[in-house]
Amino acid sequence: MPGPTRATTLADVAAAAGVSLSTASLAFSGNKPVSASTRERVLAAAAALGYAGPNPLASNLRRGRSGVVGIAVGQLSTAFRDPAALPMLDAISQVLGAAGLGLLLMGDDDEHARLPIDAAIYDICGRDSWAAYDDLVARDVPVVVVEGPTWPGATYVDIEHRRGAKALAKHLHDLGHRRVATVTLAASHAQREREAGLRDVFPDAHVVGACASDLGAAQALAADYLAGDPGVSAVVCQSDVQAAGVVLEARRRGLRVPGDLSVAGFDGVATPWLDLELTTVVQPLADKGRATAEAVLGRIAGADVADVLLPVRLRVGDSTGPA
Amino acid sequence: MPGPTRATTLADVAAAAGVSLSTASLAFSGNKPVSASTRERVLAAAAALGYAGPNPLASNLRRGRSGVVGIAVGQLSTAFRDPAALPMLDAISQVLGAAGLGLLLMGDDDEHARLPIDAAIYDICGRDSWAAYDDLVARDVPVVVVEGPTWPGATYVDIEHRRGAKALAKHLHDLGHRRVATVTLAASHAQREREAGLRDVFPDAHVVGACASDLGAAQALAADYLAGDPGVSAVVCQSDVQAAGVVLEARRRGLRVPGDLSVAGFDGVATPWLDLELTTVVQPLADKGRATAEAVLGRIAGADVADVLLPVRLRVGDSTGPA
DNA sequence: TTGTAAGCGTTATCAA
DNA sequence: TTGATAACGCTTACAA
Repeated sequence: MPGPTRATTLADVAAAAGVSLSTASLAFSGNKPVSASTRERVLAAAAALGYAGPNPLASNLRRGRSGVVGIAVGQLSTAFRDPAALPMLDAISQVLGAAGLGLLLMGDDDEHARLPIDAAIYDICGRDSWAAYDDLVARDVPVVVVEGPTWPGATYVDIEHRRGAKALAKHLHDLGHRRVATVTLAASHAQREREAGLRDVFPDAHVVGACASDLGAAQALAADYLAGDPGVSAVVCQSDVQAAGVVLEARRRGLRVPGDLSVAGFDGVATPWLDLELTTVVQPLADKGRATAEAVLGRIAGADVADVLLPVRLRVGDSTGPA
Repeated sequence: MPGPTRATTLADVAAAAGVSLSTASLAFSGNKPVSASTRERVLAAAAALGYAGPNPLASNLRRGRSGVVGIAVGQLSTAFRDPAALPMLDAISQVLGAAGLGLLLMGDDDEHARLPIDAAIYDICGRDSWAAYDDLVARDVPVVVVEGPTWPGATYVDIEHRRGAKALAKHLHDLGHRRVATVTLAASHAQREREAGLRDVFPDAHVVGACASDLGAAQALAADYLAGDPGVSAVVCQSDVQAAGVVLEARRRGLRVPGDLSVAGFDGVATPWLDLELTTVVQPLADKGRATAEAVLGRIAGADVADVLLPVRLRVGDSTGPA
């Protein structure tokens, strides 16, 4: 009865193929030319021994890379419930995947700093602090921050929050609106910038309250607010999902949108549960993801990577009208 | 001018602290007792040298573990757009995180099989095949399959698709419905089971078509179908999101739900964009996630892990009524 | 094109 | 409680 068999290693394969360890390594990695016949022999030996390729743990140590990029998104169900997060995540995953890199989910509370990552992305969290940041710096792990706070040494990918918010506010002002309210996100860099843009036009804009980019939450917030007959003619939301919640709640109370109340969003995502098109600030979600992933690749390669600021544009839909 | 300085290692710390390499290792890992004073000295030396703790790459090789669990979810934006996926993902991430394990996203197309993972979860994909599976088996990576096809050697976590679907069908039959249609998911184990449950009661149920668990997609499907005046009194969907799409489309066409058309879903998630409560089959999403994560932990520990079958229950809401 | 040899930075075994 | 030493399995100069 054979004891617990040691796993097959590249050395075993090399021996079976009658070549040296380094040649066997080259046959798998292709990092240097190997004669076709030799490679055949190595691969055949590997197949015969049931060898599934170089142990990634060993190869990682040797190369000093894990092939994994961490992404901090806060609580998963919160982050991914927002449809704006997904096209971006897709783009990141696609670009990194093409480069052979995997994506590791990091909570922002946790101990994942102990896991080996080649770089980290801080995104979606909508927070100003990240416990793991100092650890990453100490480990020399490059960090790319998306719409986040400014930390020394990180690379930034951002969008024109303030300009977009201001353009939207102007649109409402042009329509004759003078008293507007806003539903905000959690305190964060993005929220502050957008609020600044809104106040460039409506210095007195009233804050309804803050909630996540979640339809039910926005609806609940709107329910309380609208019940008080607040006397505003427009509500500016910080996401399309929030805006959808406000529209649904306004209608439930018998208000016509935009006849009695104009509602605007942010992001430019599809809102199939509404039968109108939201007036919103469209941001280039996939571009943002690609830019983020490319910044990551650059930083891993040791390059100097410039910060990125992406443009947004106002899309006028059917949810806003004359005051 | 100092050259490119080699990174500080545990050996450097040990030397600076005047202890042996193994003692320094113990001071960090706590795997064996170390006197308090010695540990102090080691930690102080580490701080002085800017040492951020043992290199995880080296530690991984030595221990033969990466501390990472892969999760295959197909295309990210598709998988995560389904609200049913999120509570489950949260639970997985929480249980694994508590055990110090990270979660690596694996597309089902990609080369992530080369990344070092201690176990893999196959979930949400709604597919029958997975290119990476053979690789994982060859590497002896344990696999936990959620609602998926049966592969030799994997551990299964599943729910009572068929029983739930049948209970729902009975409910409709009791209400007098005789001609029903169903919106299906992609061909998959879950879909086949649920369809079987439906056909236990309605052998002739008509298939409207298949789509992802996506509101817009279901709405489009329903638009075509309802335009043809199909003469059914109930539509059974395979997710609550699909059901919401059908409800919205039915109303758009002037049909009352459930007066003119009964609509049922599956999952039991919140549907804030509807003002009625769906009749649905509630599945224990968080339990499913926890069971999955615990199966993963068991398999990593080398234990024999039993398959898990979780119960579902019918929840009668306001979206179904007499035929 | 192939072989030799030197690590990569830990952790675990064993003895002191 | 601490210390010496041997792996873990691979990649890459360098030499042939």
